[in-house]
Amino acid sequence: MSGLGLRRVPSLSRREHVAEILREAITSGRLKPGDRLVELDLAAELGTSRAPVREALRQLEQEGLIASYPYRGSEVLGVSQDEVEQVLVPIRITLERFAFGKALEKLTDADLDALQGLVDDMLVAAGAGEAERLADLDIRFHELVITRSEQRHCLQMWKTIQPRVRAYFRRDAPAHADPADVARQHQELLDVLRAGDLDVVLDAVERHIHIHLTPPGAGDDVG
Amino acid sequence: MSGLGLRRVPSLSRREHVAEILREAITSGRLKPGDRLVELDLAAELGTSRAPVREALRQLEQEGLIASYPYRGSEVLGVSQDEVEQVLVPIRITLERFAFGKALEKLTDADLDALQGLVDDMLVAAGAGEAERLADLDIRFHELVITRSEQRHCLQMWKTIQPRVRAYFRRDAPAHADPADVARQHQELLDVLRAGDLDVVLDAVERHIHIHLTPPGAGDDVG
DNA sequence: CGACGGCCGATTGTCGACAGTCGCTCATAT
DNA sequence: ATATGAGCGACTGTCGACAATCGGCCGTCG
Repeated sequence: MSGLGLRRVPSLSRREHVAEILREAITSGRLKPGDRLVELDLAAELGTSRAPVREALRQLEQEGLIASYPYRGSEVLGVSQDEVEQVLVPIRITLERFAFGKALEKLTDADLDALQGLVDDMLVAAGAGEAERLADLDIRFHELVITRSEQRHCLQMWKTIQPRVRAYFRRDAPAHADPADVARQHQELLDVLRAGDLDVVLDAVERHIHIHLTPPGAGDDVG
Repeated sequence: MSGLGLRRVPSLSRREHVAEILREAITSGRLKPGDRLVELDLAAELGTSRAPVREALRQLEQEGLIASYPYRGSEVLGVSQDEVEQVLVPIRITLERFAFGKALEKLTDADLDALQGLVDDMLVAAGAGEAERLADLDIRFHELVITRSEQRHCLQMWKTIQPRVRAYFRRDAPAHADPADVARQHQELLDVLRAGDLDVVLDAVERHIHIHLTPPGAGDDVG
């Protein structure tokens, strides 16, 4: 009962809690590629038994953040630039084109207001130089739209891909885009959603995600 | 003891065993969308405890074959045509383009011979009208190449996507392509791999996978 | 007669203990 | 010195039991 604290479990199962904590530890870089993950140690540190820890580890393995070998434990994995550029980003484009298209008809005024709120917060975060908060808002923007698409699998796959993308940009990729630009781009995306033209939306989504890798030093933050 | 180069007899863990059985039951249609999966029943039926069953269920959940709700159990899911055409197949194309490209330089003569063997078997299976066997060979062909790409995540994601694609074509999609055509197409793919021109390979992969959904009655079998 | 609220069975979430496997160390033999 | 292999820890894989939660049943009350 120290370090990474786990207190109550109101609505989040211990398994999800553990997964969340480890995901954060890995994507932030506090746990580095090659680090070993010992179930009993994690369980003790998080104040649970091994069962939830094991299930969380399996989840992270599915997400590609760690690898585990029978009877020999788990270790944190790195993410290669090749994989991000040629696999993860194209998959994200596929998923989000589909999801944004499905969501277009379903977004309520309240949803659009919520998205606008996120973009406004992005501007604040950008101004204050709060990169982490900016990245969180970025993720929440996309996740909200995908959720509204009501495509269960799509959201699930997105959540599976996302942590690895974020781990890359947060940990392995040095350069980042101009924070103000991130906010501006999401404003554009939101404006296009408001306009409601499907083809325009799909195109905007593709360019928005693609832009992560285009220019010189490669990506900005996630999203 | 026996010859050299003996292969490990992994005697896969109970968890993998359970996952395999359930995956087969679901993709074959023996378990239908909406069917409930009770951990204790499955454990009893498979002669294990609930722990491996739970981990297997989580895996199937990640693969999108089932959904589970806290304290309320799991149920088998269906796969929509929209999702297959707009999400799963494009993702497969992304994954396989990447993997085939990476594998191109690494395929040995032995690998190419093995692939030719699979194609030959496809012809036999097609002639004998053994659709299941044909689909298995199809999967093994693709999986072998992706394995040779040595892209761990890529193979893993492919294995995650694949069962749902197969479930769709095996269970939800009525029409199938001409079996002989499946064999012929893989022969073409193999010939292109032998030729070794990257751009030609990438293009062939894309067309090969895409062809599942193009023409008249939609898809053939998987792969 | 219908709404409310507590009981009950069914099933999942979690735990602690035991068994199996792996890699390493170190004595032993060559 | 090198190779061999038994022994030893350190973990993971699996199990059976217990606790928590959900949904429906049923009696009660308005």
